[in-house]
Amino acid sequence: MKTEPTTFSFDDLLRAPRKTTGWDGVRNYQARNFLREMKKGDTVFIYHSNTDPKAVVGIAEVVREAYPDPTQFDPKDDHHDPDSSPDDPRWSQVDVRAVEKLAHPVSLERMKTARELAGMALLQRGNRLSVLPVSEVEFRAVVKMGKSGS
DNA sequence: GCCAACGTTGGC
DNA sequence: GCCAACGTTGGC
Repeated sequence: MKTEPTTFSFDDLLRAPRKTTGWDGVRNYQARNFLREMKKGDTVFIYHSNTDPKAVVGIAEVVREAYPDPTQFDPKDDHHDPDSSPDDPRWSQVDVRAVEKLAHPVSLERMKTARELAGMALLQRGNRLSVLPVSEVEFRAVVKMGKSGS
């Protein structure tokens, strides 16, 4: 899951009550569909975009499966969607809880050099989705880099 | 600041 | 249903 740290960082998640937050504001159908596929207990990476360095910075866990994102119904919210009906909410969110900060953030640059990550969704050309799948192999590889710093 | 790679909107 | 125009994301 991508986030701009100036908006909401992994440290913000660590400081949140119960280290948990509702991952709201996703307004892309593909990304939304990935959210809806998430299961309680699924592990996720938190990735900082639009920062230097861009990197996977921590691990979190899905603690609540997809439910309607309340911000879509809030006219004062940036993510308000006047076309979404409460009877059939268009946008979903999940709740995630911080599990662990990586000792060494794994930079985008670093990930690009790792053979195991050649097919990683995050690294594919032109990908702008804020929620992306990670395979088991990719997950283990990034965690390893995050712990060893190499 | 630029621009590629999208996704969305709206005229037709 | 097509597609041009426009808006956004995010890496560089």
